[in-house]
Amino acid sequence: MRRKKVTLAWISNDSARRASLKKRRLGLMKKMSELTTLCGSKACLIIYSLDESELMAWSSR
Amino acid sequence: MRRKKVTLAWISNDSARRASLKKRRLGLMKKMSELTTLCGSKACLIIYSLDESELMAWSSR
DNA sequence: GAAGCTATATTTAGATC
DNA sequence: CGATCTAAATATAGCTT
Repeated sequence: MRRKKVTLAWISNDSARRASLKKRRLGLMKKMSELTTLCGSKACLIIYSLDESELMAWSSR
Repeated sequence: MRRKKVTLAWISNDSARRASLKKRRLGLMKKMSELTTLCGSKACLIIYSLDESELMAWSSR
């Protein structure tokens, strides 16, 4: 089966959830960096992951 | 002409830049909210727009 | 200049290695 | 587990209203 439509609910499968977090976190950082470059803005993103019990922060420009 | 590949550089055209900011800001918020829902994380995003001389902040979960 | 359209660019779920 | 692949899903540039 290929890529199902994203159902907006917590992913109960541990490894799938962590994989999704990693990919989406990266995607978010990329989008943020694009926005700041293209629009001349500054941005800051903080994510707290329950799985990793860790705060992660990024700033752009 | 349709949607050109995104060139990573400041958009000098004022209205195009502001339009892009509005769309991308919305897209970023959506992605952020999806990530927090899907992965059970919490997130916070702050953007400072030079055009609007204004701070904007969102948090999710 | 905001709002809606739509075709193309980009993201990413699921698979595979 | 992490990296890579690929097609389906989604975001969005440029256009129209």
